[in-house]
Order: sequence, then structure tokens, then C-alpha cells
Amino acid sequence: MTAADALDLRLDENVKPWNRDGMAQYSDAHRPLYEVKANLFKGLAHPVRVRVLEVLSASPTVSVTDLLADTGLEASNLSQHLSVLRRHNLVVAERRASQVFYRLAYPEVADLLSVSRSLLVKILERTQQQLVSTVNLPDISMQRDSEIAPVTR
Amino acid sequence: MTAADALDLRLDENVKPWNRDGMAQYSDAHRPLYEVKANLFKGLAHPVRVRVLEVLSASPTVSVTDLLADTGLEASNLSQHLSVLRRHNLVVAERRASQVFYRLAYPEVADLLSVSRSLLVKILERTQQQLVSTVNLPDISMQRDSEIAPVTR
DNA sequence: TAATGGATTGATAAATTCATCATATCGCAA
DNA sequence: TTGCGATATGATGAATTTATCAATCCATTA
Repeated sequence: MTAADALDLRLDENVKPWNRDGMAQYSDAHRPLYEVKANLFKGLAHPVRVRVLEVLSASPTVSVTDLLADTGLEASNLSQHLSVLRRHNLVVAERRASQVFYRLAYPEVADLLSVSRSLLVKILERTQQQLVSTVNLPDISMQRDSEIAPVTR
Repeated sequence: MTAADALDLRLDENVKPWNRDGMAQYSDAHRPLYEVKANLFKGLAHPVRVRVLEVLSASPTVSVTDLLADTGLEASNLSQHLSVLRRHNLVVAERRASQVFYRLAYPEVADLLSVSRSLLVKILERTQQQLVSTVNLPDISMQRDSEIAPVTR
């Protein structure tokens, strides 16, 4: 299963990012959709990468230099995350003079982030509300001790 | 960073899934949004979990028994993935007699999957189109040998 | 052309995730 | 209350991901 992911054809192993933008990286076409989707989510499953995509959702293109300043990361660390984002075809790199600029490969990437935010708001709303009610229910009434109240329902 | 994820307060460690549905699991509220988002994507970053969510997007509630039949997984394996989905507040479990039924915790979960599908369609469209043009360009013309063609541009 | 800043790649150890097997729990029926 | 089907949990090794450090690559300037 994870072995399947490792089978991705990398046709462009030794082509520099800025000459490779958007090139077919994964032989996704023949795989079941849920595998391809899971793979997409893997690409998004790291705070740094989400952060980068959020920055790129706000400004059309951003240089690595700026990303470094924004995130305070070590260059090679950021670079590896950018590499992951590229492999997943989520961003595109372009070299201008001595700097490299990144942008979202598709505006739909921003949509995905925005929909995920909506979902998170829902989740946090409800869970926080539950936290509050769990904590507040034994309001001024007697509460045996500082033990965490069991869920009642 | 991953250490931060491990700090999640699990208030309900020993509460059974069907008594715990939707209870606040993670102390997400105080974390930067990009961490929470990345965490959400982590929950989605496995083919089995995506599959389960897709099934649940189609039918309002599904029993574990049915999921087992659908996926052909080993019971304990599926169970662990369901556990992950629960921890991320993506699904809710409910016991009816001897069986356990799952459903999406929020309809927005289905939205997220659907938006991600749209993005994937875009990506696959373009990358496949590029594959085709890469392979087809040297049509009947001379091609040195079976070496992988370097990207030209 | 040598030196330098900007960025990527490679190697590696630590942390995390995953599949599997064994064990435990829950509800129900015998 | 014993046994059983349905699920969940625990433990563990293998695979994967990640942060860090060293080395490399590319474009520009000295």
C-alpha cells in the first residue's frame, strides 16, 4: 500500500524544479481514486506545507527568500517541503535571476484549503461547545472532586 | 512540531467510541490554524480512511460489518483506521444492538472530499496531457533511442 | 575565473505511521 | 453464566516521514 506510493514513475528525477513545473510526476491515472486522494492529503499533511500554501494563496507568487523570512525555517528544511509540494503538483517553481519564485499550480488548491478551514470551524465550534458544557454543567452544584467528568449521554 | 501533535489532550481516553461521539479530542483551539489544518489532512492521508469516508458520503450510516465486506480489510486494521477518523472528529460511531454504525460527523467532510476530487481532476488532466505531448512530440521523426526524453522548455 | 548568496539535494538518525497478531470488551442468545 | 459474533485495544516490527547537517548547483558579481 505504501509500497504502491513508492512506485510513482519519476520521469524527471534530474530536471531542476524550474524546468519541471507541473510535469507529470505520479502515475496516478491508473490508481483507484481513493489512493490518489489519500496521496494528495499526504502532500498537505504537514504544518509547514500548509503554511506555505496559505501564503501562496494570498500572494500570487512568493520567493523562497520571502518564505524563509516568513516561516523562520532552515533553508534546507523549507526546500524539502517545497520539493514535496512540487512532487504533488501543488505548486510551481520558476527561476528569475538568482531567486526562485513559487506559486500555486492551480487556484483550486486555495479552494481546498478554504473548504478545509470551513470544516475545521465546524468541528472546533462543536467540540469547544462540548468542552464548555462538560466543564460548566456541574456549575455551582456539588462536584465530587477534580476528576474529569464522564460523558453523560 | 510533531511533538506538538502529541500534546493533544485526550480527555476521553477510556470512553468507548459510541459514548464519545464528537467529543473534543484535540486541544486544537489554541494552535495556529495551519497546524490544525495539517492535522486534519493527516487524518485523511490514508487510502483506507479516504475509502471509508467516501462510503460514508454515499450512505448516511454504515455498519462496521458492511465496511469490512466492502473493503476486504482485516477487522483490527479497519478498526484502527476508524479510530483515527474518530480522533479527528470526522466520523461518529453509534452502537445498535451488537453492531456499530458509523456516519460522517459533518456533511462538510463530504464537501472536502468532493473539492479534493475536483482538484485532482485538474491535476491529472494537465499532467496526463503533458505526458501525452512529451511522448507524442517525436512522432514519426527520428528519435535517438529509448532514452527518456529530456524536458524541453 | 574565483568568490558569494540563494536554493536544492543527499545522507542519516529520530519520530511517526502502519499492518499484523494476540487479547480484551460488549451485547446477546443458549 | 457460558459461549459467540462483532469490534476495539495493545504490542510490535517494518516502512515512512521528518529535521538536521554536509555537500552541491546555479547565477551573479568581484
